[in-house]
Amino acid sequence: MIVNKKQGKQSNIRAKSQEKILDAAQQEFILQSYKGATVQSIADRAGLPKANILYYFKNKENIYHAVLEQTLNMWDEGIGDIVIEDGPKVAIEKFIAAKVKMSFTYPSASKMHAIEVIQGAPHLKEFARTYLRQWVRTKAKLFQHWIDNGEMNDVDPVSLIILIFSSTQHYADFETQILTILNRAEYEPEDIEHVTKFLTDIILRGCGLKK
Amino acid sequence: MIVNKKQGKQSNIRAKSQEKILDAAQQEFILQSYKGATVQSIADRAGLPKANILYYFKNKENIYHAVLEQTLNMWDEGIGDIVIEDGPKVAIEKFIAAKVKMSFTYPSASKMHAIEVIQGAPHLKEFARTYLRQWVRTKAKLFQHWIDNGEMNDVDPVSLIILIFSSTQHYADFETQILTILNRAEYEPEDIEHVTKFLTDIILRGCGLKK
DNA sequence: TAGAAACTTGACCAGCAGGTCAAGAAAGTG
DNA sequence: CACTTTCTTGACCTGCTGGTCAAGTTTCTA
Repeated sequence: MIVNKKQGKQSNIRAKSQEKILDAAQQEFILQSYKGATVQSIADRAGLPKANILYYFKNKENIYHAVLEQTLNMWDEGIGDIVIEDGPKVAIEKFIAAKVKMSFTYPSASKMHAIEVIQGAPHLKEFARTYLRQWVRTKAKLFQHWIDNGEMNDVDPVSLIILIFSSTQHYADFETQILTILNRAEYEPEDIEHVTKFLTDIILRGCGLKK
Repeated sequence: MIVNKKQGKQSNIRAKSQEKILDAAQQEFILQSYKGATVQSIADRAGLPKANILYYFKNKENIYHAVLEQTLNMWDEGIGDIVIEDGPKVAIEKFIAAKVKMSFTYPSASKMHAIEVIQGAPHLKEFARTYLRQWVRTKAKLFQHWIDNGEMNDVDPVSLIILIFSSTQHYADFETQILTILNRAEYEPEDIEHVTKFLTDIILRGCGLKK
């Protein structure tokens, strides 16, 4: 874990500094990528001297790992959960709503993840191979169950999950491009609602869950 | 343009070398990002000495621009075109098919573009502001026309276009992750068909274009 | 076939990035 | 209030990177 276990309640100096560093590092890693983000640039953004950064994290690689871990935890917490009792309609609604909300609320987490994956996921292979693959399979089985039960159209469950991933994350990862196309400066709260409604509508109907 | 206009039919040495360099550079820029891709690594991948790379392209920035331009041209050629005579059903089918095919055939082009956009699109702002925005608006108007004509459901045309972009590109950009989830080594030709069919089915039905 | 143009390449250089270090300042503790 | 631990930081070092150069080789062309 990131937080030093040796700390009790005392000395939040460490925690405070680490948080500042990780926030700054995340931005730099997104904007400049791993090699382009220098320890100095992270230091400048965090408002600390370079040597101080290296005091808290032995080296740049460690900073990167910490940022990535933080990102994955956020993904894990934000994804929500769907259970068999939900039924396909509620499950899809919950799933889309959770992912859209996360994309608009923490776009940086999604961007970090995206850059990693596009570049071949050198640090995420293990996460994908174990955790994510299992997650997708478990949820796919749920959908398959509902399909077998005649509760929704016979669509490929894995493709459906991928569709929900892609269409929701896109608003985080491609934020810049979408805003440019729309000729807007930044997202507004209503956008979350609008996108959620649009995607839910299309996908539910696409699955035969809406007349 | 990339190709030196001064060349007639003679001397394809230049063309051959430039192509090798651009291919190598594209891979390096994807795998290592701009700063991480060194002229030496591009040279090694291209099988040429470093000084030779700098002979054909004055500096690293120029290589990057050339790769990006090539990428955008590919996007432009591969996107296909839809016209009012198509009607909504054929238009969506053509659009999805073209983008899926491109994603599976030239994933590198999509990845280059994605990295650029995620990092704030420093080199693509102009392209998006003029060309892409116009493209989306023109196509959105087509869909709006069909909606007003009662030929399809009343969905937001811009969101629809974004949905098609995101769900198709995802197979190129997140190739690594999808293959890992599926526990496969690489895509196979049938995948193009399968994904095209799946997305077309869901989205057509989502738009009320399929019983 | 001779001279010009295009190409090739090893050697070199200046600047910057990651990382170390040691000396000192602050904070915690008994 | 001693003294230990944690924190802070400027100075420094080494290796690598983008880019230059000039001497040579190959290809083109008249």
